[in-house]
Amino acid sequence: MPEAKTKEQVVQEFRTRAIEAAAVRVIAEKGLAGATMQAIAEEAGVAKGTLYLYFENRADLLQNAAEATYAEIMERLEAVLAQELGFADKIRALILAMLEFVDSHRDFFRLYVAVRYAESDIAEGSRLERPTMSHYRVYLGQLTRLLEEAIEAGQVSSVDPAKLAIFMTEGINAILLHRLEETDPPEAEAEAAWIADLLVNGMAPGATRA
Amino acid sequence: MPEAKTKEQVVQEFRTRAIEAAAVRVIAEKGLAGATMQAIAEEAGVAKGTLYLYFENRADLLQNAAEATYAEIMERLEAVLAQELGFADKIRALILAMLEFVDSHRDFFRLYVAVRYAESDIAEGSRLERPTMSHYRVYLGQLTRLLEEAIEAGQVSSVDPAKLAIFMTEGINAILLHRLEETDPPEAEAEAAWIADLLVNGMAPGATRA
DNA sequence: CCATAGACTGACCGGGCAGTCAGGAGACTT
DNA sequence: AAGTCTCCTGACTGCCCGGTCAGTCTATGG
Repeated sequence: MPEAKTKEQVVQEFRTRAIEAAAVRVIAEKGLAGATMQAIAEEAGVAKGTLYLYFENRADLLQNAAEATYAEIMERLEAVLAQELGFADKIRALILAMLEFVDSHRDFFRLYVAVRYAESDIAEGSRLERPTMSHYRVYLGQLTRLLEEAIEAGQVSSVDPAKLAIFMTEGINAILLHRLEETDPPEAEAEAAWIADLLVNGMAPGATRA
Repeated sequence: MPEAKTKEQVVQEFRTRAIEAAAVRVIAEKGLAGATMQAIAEEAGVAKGTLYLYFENRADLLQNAAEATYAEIMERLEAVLAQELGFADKIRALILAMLEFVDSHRDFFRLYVAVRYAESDIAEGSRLERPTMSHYRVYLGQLTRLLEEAIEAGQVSSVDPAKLAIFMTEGINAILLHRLEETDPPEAEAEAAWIADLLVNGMAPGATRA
């Protein structure tokens, strides 16, 4: 018979997730620096010492919490990438997915930002190497592949697809951040549309291609 | 006669700059978190207490150091914006200026990054409001105006120029960061060319317009 | 050559935080 | 009911760092 999870494992799992969730909430509210072990423990309704039963240390906790958040966005993007869609539509769908995620997880998103741009606060990664980059890397890799295929198919002019992927992703990211601060941002669809159009057809006005 | 600078003022000025420069070097090497007052003092070859003769506190010191660095890039970009150039050429020139700055100030650039994305470590700015943003804001404003004019002149299809400016700037920024990690990055001109082309004409291959 | 100013020093202080650990409070076994 | 095992607690420790200030050093000018 397949390994059944023992009750202990289930509880363990549950507590772990609860603490991670608490950490995410605290970061969303107070920022990374404000997310002390004490604060996280209080938010989770346990004693500080308890955190150390579930995580090695602060870095480990934050690392895992971030990973969990990050994974959520990335899974969504990967799902979009897997859809059967034309190139331009896929680009638009990707952007839309990001926008919708941000809209529905505004607070949540602060963690994403905090962690992405965090100093070696979390894990003394070597120069600019962030822990949560793994998901990002995977996503970038897949986007790169999409672009590569499009280049081969003659739908995209030949430039380094990896750089193109970075450019796209970060430009969009900036818009997401901007959107977080807008009092009433435009419809996600409309926003996705102009960004996608910009990327595919450029700024120059012209007969919109298929 | 015009106010002549007293010897004291000159010395004061000199020391202040020297300390700021030391701070920049320390940040470049150890990151923002590693830039303790002790470390900066050692780098500057003075005692920790001396720092407080020239700056209010750590935040003030870092703030000023960052401002100095930041101003340098921004002045350069503003100079390019002021040049008499066609729209597309101006875009390319802007990108080129950024690339060249990064290439010639690699270490320096880490400060720029560290400060831009720093938590409220420097100055408890309200949510996402960074101190050094002032220069950035000015630049963005000017770029926005350039885009607005281009839209009016029919050279750019009508989208929110402010958002377009953000998208451009941050996308380019990402490429700059990526470039910092490349072992041997392509020629700045070539890189500027593809980015500009992407922005103006989009990814889709087509008859390159004027 | 002394006196005074003020630039500079660095030992020290206080606060804050990550991480520890001795002990308490239940739950399960015998 | 007693033993013991597991989970949890929070007071405590040690460390680090920003900021201070009494004291030293240097230079100027009388």
